[in-house]
Amino acid sequence: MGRQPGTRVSIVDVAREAGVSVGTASNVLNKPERVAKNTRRRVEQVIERLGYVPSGPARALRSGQIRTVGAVLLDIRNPFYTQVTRGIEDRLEEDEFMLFVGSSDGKMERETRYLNVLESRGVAGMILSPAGDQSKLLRDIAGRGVPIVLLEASYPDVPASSVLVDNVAGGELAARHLAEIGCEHLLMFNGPNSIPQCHDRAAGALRGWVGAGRSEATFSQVLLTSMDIAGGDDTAAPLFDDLPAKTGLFAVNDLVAIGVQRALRKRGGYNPAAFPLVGYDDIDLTSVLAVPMTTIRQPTYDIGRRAAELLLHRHAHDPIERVTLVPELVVRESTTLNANADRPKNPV
Amino acid sequence: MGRQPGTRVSIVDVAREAGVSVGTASNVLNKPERVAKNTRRRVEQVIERLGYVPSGPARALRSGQIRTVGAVLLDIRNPFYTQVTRGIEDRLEEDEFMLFVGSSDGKMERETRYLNVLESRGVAGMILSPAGDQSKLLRDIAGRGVPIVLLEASYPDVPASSVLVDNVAGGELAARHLAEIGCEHLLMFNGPNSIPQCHDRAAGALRGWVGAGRSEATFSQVLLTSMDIAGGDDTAAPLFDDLPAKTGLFAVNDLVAIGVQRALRKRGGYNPAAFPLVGYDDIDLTSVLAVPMTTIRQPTYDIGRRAAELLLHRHAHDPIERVTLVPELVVRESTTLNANADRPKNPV
DNA sequence: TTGTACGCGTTATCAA
DNA sequence: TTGATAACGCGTACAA
Repeated sequence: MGRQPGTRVSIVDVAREAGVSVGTASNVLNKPERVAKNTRRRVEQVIERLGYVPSGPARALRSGQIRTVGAVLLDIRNPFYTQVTRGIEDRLEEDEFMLFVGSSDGKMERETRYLNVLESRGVAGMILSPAGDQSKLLRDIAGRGVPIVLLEASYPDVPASSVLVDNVAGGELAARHLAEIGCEHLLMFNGPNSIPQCHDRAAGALRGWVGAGRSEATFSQVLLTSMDIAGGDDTAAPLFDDLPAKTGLFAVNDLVAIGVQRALRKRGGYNPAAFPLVGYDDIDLTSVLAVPMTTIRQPTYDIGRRAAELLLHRHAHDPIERVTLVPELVVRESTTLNANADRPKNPV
Repeated sequence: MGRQPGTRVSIVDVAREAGVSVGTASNVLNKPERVAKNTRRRVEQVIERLGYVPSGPARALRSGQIRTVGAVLLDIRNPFYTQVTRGIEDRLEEDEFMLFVGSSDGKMERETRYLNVLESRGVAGMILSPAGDQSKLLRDIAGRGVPIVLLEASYPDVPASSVLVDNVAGGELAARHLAEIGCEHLLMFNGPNSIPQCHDRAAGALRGWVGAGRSEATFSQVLLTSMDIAGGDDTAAPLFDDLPAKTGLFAVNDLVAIGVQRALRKRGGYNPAAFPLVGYDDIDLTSVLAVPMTTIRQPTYDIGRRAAELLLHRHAHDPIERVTLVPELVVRESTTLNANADRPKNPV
């Protein structure tokens, strides 16, 4: 590991070989118009012949500018974040920035490590969907002049922009929908309260549930072992036998919801009418499931684009902006199949 | 964008504030045992107070070492690569390396850009699943001493290690299976031949097909518009009416296969017996589909880990290694439901 | 144990 | 138009 010593060719080598000064050689790359055509061609040929590649670190050191931003996301394997990432990447690319991505897996320790590494790398900005309350660390980092954009979070004492999707509203939509189709109990599969999305969606769900005339006592939550398919499956599996009739299920994200479906299925036959299920995110795959899933749609790709945009185009006078996007209920078969159909009409 | 000038505190500031020399301050961070306990504590406090963060670029420049590797993958949104990425990341983390990830989307131009940027960033190594023949560029890069690990590819004239999964064998497994369950025609949904995986899987499929006693004339391919769900759907949709009876379907990856399923479904009812379907990869989701999919399993996570391992632990005498992993046929309902069942028994 | 001074590869400034 | 030279922030001989 590590490159062979002495192998690397620097701008000094180029200059020497081309019989010009380093300054001129540098100008050929950065301000070509300032150097005579002949000289330029000569230098360019040498660059080609020697296979010279400018050193990013040296450039960064000298100019303080490194066209790179870092993103630390909750779970890079979740299609939701993959999609967000793509949005970020596409927007950054337009300005010729690169992206560092890290996945915190919901672990603050891991997240902290990433943030520190990113700062020391000298990234031009950071995008973060926090796994917990990072306000202290973020305040420090922001204080040192690093622009920060928060995804689905916002700390009053941290000078950072945010892209928010109203999670409370989303939770509310889900709960109301379940109430409207006749559920009398609501069970939410949720992640730790320290994750803002989890907290807010639950709060919204409770509000929506009560708002629809249900009692708080009929609302309950289970804590997931992990916020993915396996987590949904494992957590849900042992639960079904004890569930009261007319229980609606609400999963904090689609992956979990798919896991819950899987658990139901393994239990032998899955009748969506018996356990109406609402997911969250509207990832691509929800529509190809056997029972396409009702879910709360988020404008995934846009979240990423807006975040990158906020980072790239900060208004000098008011660098802190807040963008709030709106979630949307998408009704599919997991909450609409009627009770006496024990299987979907068109499976796949 | 970009940090405020003059704001950044350097090791000089720390030294001055602590009343020591820069050398000592530096030693506190890098060789703490060499500095007296008192001095060390004093310096550490100043570091804390000033919020000093060492400059990565400066370190990299000085030491030539940047604990970062870059990966350029075919499609970061494909769960297959997400899983590979995770394998890479986990292994790297054990040695405290970070990862740059880029998605080429199968476009050589995009890939080239990434490779160049990565090299100029001075990464300690690169992991690449090539979108096309990059041997020229790679030979140059490797020639400059950058260790390279190829995923699912290997160029005779490029000094790089490889992690391969035998795609020919995988294609063969798929075709033989389809032949064995009685298919008399084989239609493969494939990506461009320039992508090694596509080429090899098709070659293997043809070999398996012929090996199972079928004629070459009954084997055909369609070129996908894109290698994802949408691509499978769009490409497959207009095809079904003209397909001969007993046609087996083989998709170059699971995402495409899911798209094909979707197309079949939209066409009105999907009878797997009429169009047996085999995917490739065995991503997580294949098992939660309405009709769980027969597929060729690859040791995804391991591919990533092994690649990172190859990069980190290069044998001095023989830095080029080749690891070949073996794919495996996983039979599920998309090729086993018998012909008179017009729907799966346990939809979900 | 601590301090000094140099060099890593660039870019920017200023003279020539 | 080109050349010489001083930074950028850090690590590390080497000297003290």
